Amino acid sequence: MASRKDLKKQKEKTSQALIQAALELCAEEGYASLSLRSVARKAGIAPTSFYRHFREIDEMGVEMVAQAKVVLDDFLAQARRKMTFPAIKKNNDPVKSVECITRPFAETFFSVMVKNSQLVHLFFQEKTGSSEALRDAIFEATDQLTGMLAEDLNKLCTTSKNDLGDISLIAETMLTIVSACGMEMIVRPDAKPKIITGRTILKLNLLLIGVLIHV
Amino acid sequence: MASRKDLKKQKEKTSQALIQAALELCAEEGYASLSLRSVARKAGIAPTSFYRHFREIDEMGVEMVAQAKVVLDDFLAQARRKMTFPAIKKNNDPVKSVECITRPFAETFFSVMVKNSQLVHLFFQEKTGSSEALRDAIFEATDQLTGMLAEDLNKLCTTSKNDLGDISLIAETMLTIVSACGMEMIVRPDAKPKIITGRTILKLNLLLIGVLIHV
DNA sequence: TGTACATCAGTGAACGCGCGTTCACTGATGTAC
DNA sequence: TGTACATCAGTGAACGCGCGTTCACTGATGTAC
Repeated sequence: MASRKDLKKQKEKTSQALIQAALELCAEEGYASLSLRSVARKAGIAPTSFYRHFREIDEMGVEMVAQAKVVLDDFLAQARRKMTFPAIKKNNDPVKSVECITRPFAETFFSVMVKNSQLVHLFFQEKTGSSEALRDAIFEATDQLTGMLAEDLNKLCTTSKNDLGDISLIAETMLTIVSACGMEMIVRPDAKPKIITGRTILKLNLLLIGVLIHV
Repeated sequence: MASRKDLKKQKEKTSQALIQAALELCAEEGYASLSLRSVARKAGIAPTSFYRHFREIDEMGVEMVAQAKVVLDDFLAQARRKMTFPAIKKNNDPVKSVECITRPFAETFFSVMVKNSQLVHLFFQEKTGSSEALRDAIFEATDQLTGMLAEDLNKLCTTSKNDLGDISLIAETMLTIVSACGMEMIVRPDAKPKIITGRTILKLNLLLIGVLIHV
């Protein structure tokens, strides 16, 4: 019945089941507390079968980071489509101007974060965690993300003389702010998403207003 | 020879040895990987003696957070003495103005962080970590720290109409930026402290310039 | 068409190890009378 | 001064448990000839 191709698909399914199990265990006990046996148990396979998919826990962790990266790429792609930068007329309200960037940026981030909280939490938590393999993978991914965001921001203000170094700094800070607020939201059970989103936008506004006026 | 008082001191010394051992193990393997036995072993006492000091690992963790809080209080106290807010003359360079706040703030933070990297790393890493006891302790401490910083900032600009809500938002963001940069510095072996400090100051400048002009 | 061989996801038994926790103990100190 | 008792940091043996890893195996699929 099952062809060799079907078997490949079946294996991929099991691998994904392992990752899903690992994500759920991460949410309860944290990445560092994962054990090969607990992951296999939750995924419904024998402990020894784990080795058919990953050489060790960290190899699975790196794959989880890669999947988080896909989610975050998608976040930036969505945000890119929504962010605008209306020409500044002298007496415009600068807050309204920057909110054309900050609001879609923050709202898209939180929307993506709510749908993929386990992956995204892993990504930002283990950026400074204890596994060097994960840290390296995450820093590389983060560099790419800030680079892409910097490009997007740059395109939004083609009219003015832009210092790309400055824009990189802004991109980094925007991601720092939005991820810190997102992590707080995930981890605090009494957190109100709407309030946190609002505060995040205000923080991003503070950051960008200076930039806007300065240009 | 030893009086009852000496015995109390001796016990305190052993407790601190446990915490020191735990911090070193944290730096290698992370808080979640701490085991009662490994901590006791590194501190040079029998595993069972651990119970004479703490009921469980997390009770020790909460004490470690308390010690980190003392370090961070000291950071704010030092920064408070150095931050100034020169009156803005119309044609002043706004960057120079805000740097009277951001530079001492960032430099003091990094100086304190370098001297107490293990405690401070624990504090910010476990803010969104897997131990609820630690998260709760850290969020309470963070609230106090942002409150204190907001007061300091408020005193720096008594002359202008201040919205305390806004100032809280600024204080939160300043701590977010500086801690994210500090964590990166600790965790990346090739990180150059001077470069990171410089970039951190630039990020804080971006944040404050808008506020400054807006006021 | 048939036979022998290769591939490979998944299995179950077995191993040695470090873990948290319990227990009854030691030995030094201080207190009651 | 002497005797009996309380306190308490630290100990070592013992327990049951979950862990990562090894090994030889199964059974389905595909390939060679």
